[in-house]
Amino acid sequence: MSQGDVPANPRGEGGNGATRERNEREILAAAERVFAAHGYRGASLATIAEQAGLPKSNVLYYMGSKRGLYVRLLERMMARWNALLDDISVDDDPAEVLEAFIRSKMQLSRRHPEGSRLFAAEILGGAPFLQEYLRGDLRDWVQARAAIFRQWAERGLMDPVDPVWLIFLIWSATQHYADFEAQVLGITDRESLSDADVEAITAFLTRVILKGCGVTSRPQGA
Amino acid sequence: MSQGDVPANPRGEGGNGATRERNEREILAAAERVFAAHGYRGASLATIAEQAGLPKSNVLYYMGSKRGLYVRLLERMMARWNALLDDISVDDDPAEVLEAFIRSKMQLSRRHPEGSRLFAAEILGGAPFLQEYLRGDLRDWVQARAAIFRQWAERGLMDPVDPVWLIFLIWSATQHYADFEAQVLGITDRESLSDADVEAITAFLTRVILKGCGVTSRPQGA
DNA sequence: ATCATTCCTGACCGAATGGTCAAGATGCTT
DNA sequence: AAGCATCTTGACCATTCGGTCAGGAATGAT
Repeated sequence: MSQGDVPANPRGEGGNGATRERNEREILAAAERVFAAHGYRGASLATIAEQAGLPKSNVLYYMGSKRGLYVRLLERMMARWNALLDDISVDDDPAEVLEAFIRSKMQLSRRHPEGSRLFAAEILGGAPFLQEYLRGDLRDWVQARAAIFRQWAERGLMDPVDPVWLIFLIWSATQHYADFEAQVLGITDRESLSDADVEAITAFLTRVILKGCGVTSRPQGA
Repeated sequence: MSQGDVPANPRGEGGNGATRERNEREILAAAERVFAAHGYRGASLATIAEQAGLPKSNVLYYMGSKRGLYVRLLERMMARWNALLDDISVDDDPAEVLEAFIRSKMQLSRRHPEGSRLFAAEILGGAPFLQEYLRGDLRDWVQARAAIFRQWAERGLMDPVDPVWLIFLIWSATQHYADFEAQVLGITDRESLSDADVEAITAFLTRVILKGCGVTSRPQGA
């Protein structure tokens, strides 16, 4: 009865529906593309439906509303993000952790460029739907890792740089290649980024950032 | 007679109009905000007009069309960008140049956050209006500076890192604080970024990036 | 065969969209 | 005071927007 509900699907999840599953997948994929390209207000259900190969009514049948569809995409992307670098401890090797962070973030952006751009567009617009997440879960995520970085600095394993700014630096640098792909391709005169390109960029970022905050590239002792 | 023209203003520029100048300034400022927040398609002339304190018809009288207004904003932002770091040579000091680059880019993003976000939103959406600029002027700009970085590396003044990736790294890191302000503020629990914050971030980025690509912080000899 | 549930969709709605236009207000120049 | 260019704006238009709804098609269990 509240406004955000999906009208049908009373059984909660899945149902029997191979049909439902397939259509929802198709709709979510199309919606991710369109929202990423035009932002929330700029995206139209008609376009999404067209790209999903379904009539507009069918999209609304499955997703309930434009708003509902959008938050569902955001939640999917948040889940992907939260799975990142979930278990690090003070006793891990800074070089390994930072490299893994850069690499997995890079791959996340590459594997889900539309989701990445969708996220970026949402934040660009002031994060109207994500305020709660930013000030809650994500802040905790960042602060927890920042605390570990800080301890590393105390132990002399890296320079005493502000860990939060460091996380933002890594975030922005990796995000850039997904979000601003058009710019990267335009300036470097490429049609697309190859696996080799991505590997080269990852290596570059790892090298510069690790060296930049004084992390010794590999620990030789135990 | 072609469709993008501003119908009035036959005298080309400025005219006598203090009125015109004031109104155009008001409209451009409002439009920059609204386009930045919602993207091209998500922005509405009604909202822009309201924020400019003018009736919608008046906005169209001055700007001709939504499209025309938008490209005018983009051009203004490109001009600001082009004025950046316009004269560097191989004989300059890498540390000074890189620091100046980071600092002025940071200030540009801070001074014109809406313009910065507008640019970001345009590129995020695939840069439909900016393809030409990216593959032309901006590419030349980047390649010219990349050539200088490369020569510095040959002279042993910095590590032989890919200069184009380096420029993107600086671009993305500095851009981040304007474009993703909502994220930065949410995670760090701030209301806004103070001048001191910006100074701290600039110092952090300068330090990490310079050290990261092996630029000695200051040349002590001549 | 019956029946309930799920799936599907064209027709339709009020609101908002970008843009046009005609008619008048304002102000500068002579 | 006449004349002209600039400015201002409400009324209006075709199109598109997100969303509703009624009714029919599939589907599966009994």
